[in-house]
Amino acid sequence: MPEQNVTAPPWLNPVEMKAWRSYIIATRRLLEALDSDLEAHDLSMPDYEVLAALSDAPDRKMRMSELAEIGLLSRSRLSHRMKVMEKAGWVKREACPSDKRGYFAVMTPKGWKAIVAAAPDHVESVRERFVDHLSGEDQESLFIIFSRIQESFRNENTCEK
Amino acid sequence: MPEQNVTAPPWLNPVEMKAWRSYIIATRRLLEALDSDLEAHDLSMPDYEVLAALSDAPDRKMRMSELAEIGLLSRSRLSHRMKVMEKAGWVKREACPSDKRGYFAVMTPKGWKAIVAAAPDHVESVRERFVDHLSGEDQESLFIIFSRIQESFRNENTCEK
DNA sequence: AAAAATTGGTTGAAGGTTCAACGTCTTGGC
DNA sequence: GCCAAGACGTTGAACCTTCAACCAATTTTT
Repeated sequence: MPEQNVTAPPWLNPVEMKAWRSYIIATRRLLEALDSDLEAHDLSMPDYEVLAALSDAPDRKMRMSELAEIGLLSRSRLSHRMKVMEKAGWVKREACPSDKRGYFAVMTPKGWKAIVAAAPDHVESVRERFVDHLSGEDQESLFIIFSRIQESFRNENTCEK
Repeated sequence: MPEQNVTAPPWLNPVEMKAWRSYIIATRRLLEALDSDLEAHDLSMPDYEVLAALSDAPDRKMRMSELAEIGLLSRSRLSHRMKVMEKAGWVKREACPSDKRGYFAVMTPKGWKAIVAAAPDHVESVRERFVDHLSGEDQESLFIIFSRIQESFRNENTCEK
């Protein structure tokens, strides 16, 4: 790597570097693993999250835009994904009567079955691969740390750096 | 979400859930942000990592397979990516004399320039969006936690669950 | 009340990733 | 030595994501 110059922001020191590297590497592995655990149920992570969100929603339906937002998906991506999920029979679209531009994503009984089947395994994966490696204290501190980081993104939208 | 049944692994309790949710949400945002910060230098995260790995290697060259491994990329993905990066002039391939199946990925001067230009900004991003939100103690504990998690993946290969 | 700007959502094309199949070379067993 | 098995790396097809353009409906402006 190029050497640091004095005016530029300093390189990470060894402690910072170790924290950062272990975090991203473990995270990549973790995400990969969760995805591949879900494959047994023919679901991808985004699909799972969409179904999970719908299953928590009143009437198991939700406006597309809201769904996109809580699933951290772009509108376009959700739209494409929905086409596939609709073909798989897990969801369908329903026009919104009060706003004629809008649509609801509605979970079908088949979608409900799919998530009921997948959820315990998925939770088990999360537990086995993440939660089980954390003490109670670890859980508390991770929550605090990552909430702080999340918060920093919220601020970004309002006061552009 | 479906209710828990008694024999299945239990749902996450509220503390576990908070830790998990804050972690993945913040992580997704973070990765997105880092990627978009790199766009100013016309690099994607995988491209950056490939260049960073090469810049640390002796002679700034490395066997394809080794590069794939430390970059956590599949061989195929690296291969496709290299084609693009080669076209961009950052790297080139060089046959390995001792193993005629093999190739070296070699960083070009142009590639070196690209990473020298990008690295300080990238480090700055990492700092601003991650490291700066961590106390020294936080750094230590994250390192410990995520090393443990990483370790759990290493074991997986040897003793299949 | 018309025009302009915004919002909800979809689309197609371009680019990225995965997966399985392949060719080439190396290695280990016999 | 020879043959089978494995390792290195590439390829093409299928799929997924991103990006910009778009239509239609709504809200804001004037």
